[in-house]
Amino acid sequence: MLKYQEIAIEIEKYIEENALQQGDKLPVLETLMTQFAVSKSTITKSLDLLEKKGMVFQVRGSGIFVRRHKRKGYISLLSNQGFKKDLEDYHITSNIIELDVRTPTEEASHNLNIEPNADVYYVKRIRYINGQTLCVEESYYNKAIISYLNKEIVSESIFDYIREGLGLKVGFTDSYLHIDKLNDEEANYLGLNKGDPKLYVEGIFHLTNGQPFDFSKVTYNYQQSQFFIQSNGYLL
Amino acid sequence: MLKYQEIAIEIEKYIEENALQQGDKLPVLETLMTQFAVSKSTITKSLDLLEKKGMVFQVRGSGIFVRRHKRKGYISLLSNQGFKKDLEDYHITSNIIELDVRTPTEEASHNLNIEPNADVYYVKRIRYINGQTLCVEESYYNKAIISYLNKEIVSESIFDYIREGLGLKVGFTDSYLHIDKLNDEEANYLGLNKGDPKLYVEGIFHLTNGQPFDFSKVTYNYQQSQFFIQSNGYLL
DNA sequence: AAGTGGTCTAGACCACTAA
DNA sequence: TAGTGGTCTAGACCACTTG
Repeated sequence: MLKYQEIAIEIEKYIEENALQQGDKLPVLETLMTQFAVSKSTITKSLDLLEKKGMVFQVRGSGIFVRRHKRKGYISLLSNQGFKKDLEDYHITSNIIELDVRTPTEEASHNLNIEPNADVYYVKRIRYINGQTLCVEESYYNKAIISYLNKEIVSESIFDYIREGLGLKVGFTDSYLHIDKLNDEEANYLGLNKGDPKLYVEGIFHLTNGQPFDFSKVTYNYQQSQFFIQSNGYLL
Repeated sequence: MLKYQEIAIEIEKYIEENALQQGDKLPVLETLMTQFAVSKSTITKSLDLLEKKGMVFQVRGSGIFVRRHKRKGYISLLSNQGFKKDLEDYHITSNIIELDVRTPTEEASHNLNIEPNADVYYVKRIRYINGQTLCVEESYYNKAIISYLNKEIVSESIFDYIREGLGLKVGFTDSYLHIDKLNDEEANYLGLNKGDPKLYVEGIFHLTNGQPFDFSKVTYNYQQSQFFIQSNGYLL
């Protein structure tokens, strides 16, 4: 583990353990430098990391302050932000509708950047959060990268398997969202009515080396769709 | 302008002018260092900035590569990401319903962190994108910070005025999103039907020093709600 | 004016990738 | 094993905030 990551975790712990609130001041850089016995750049890098995660904000000439949002029940839209604990409060299960190897649709081959006759794992599943329908998900995994999947893996977290089982490093994601009305089939899967709102998300997931390995199309139950975003700019 | 920002802009230009595509390789660090005549840390900082903006990804041991999404017509959900040009393609206008000074609702005073009897500017407006309804927006501005607003300012970009007219520095934002059905009033404002989908966003906007200055409640027309997010983790 | 965070450098050394 | 990006240091100097 790198120094600046360890220090970031330490500071995160410090904030949690002392139940610091939005606006509370952290020790000054000088103090942190001597306390952790590292150079200024390293502390700065730790703090930049925490700032990126939305946990602190730094004010030049003034200090380093805690940033915490107050509302419960909202899921961070960017998983690299906020406390991981947020997600541990939820119990997610899956019901697998389909799982097989096939050739991709034109759309999928385009987004995965593979030949139309290449092999992909196709997974269709309904996901539940605390027993309620969360979403219907259709995914295409590039079989050249994700060499093996089975029902057991697909019932659990596929991404945990990709990281730990296959030893691959997940990098960045491009997601496209829009809001629309449910069609018959989707309403049926989610236990809602045709014409009800839906959040539809297409995601292209890449390894750290830039290779796309997963193209997913997900329709969310609007009743479960409470998200929050901490940004350093502003929406729209 | 800081060196690392200038260099980031130069590299951005370079990508645009050469029409580089996803996966194209940039010059190696060594080259960039000598080309811009700066130290390694400075180049690294520029590249980190571009990575945060979703324009490049760096692979240790391999190189620095361009990251670009392909789809048009999607608005970046995080304004600090992507090309600014994306937003210039849209023409946004406003129709002001209400504008006055009043005391905040309990909700607004809580989110703005001010006394219930403090003054706020209340603004309610409908916003149009290329002539179609985009959203209905209700905003509360802390008058102690945003000392003056008028119809003219409110018809244009309020944030441009805050930055340029008032000389304030906008910092971070906490946004809470959910999806629901339009009620009668909202449907009326947006020219849609009751029960149609809506994207509802509450935003708390802070200055760089952490002071909240704006609490906004915005209901978006679902037909205009096409967003994309570039993240370095993954959604849900 | 004193305190505090931010930028930038030059260079040593480390970790990963690809041929 | 050569090439390439990432971490870390020590210290100089700069920019902003606060009393």
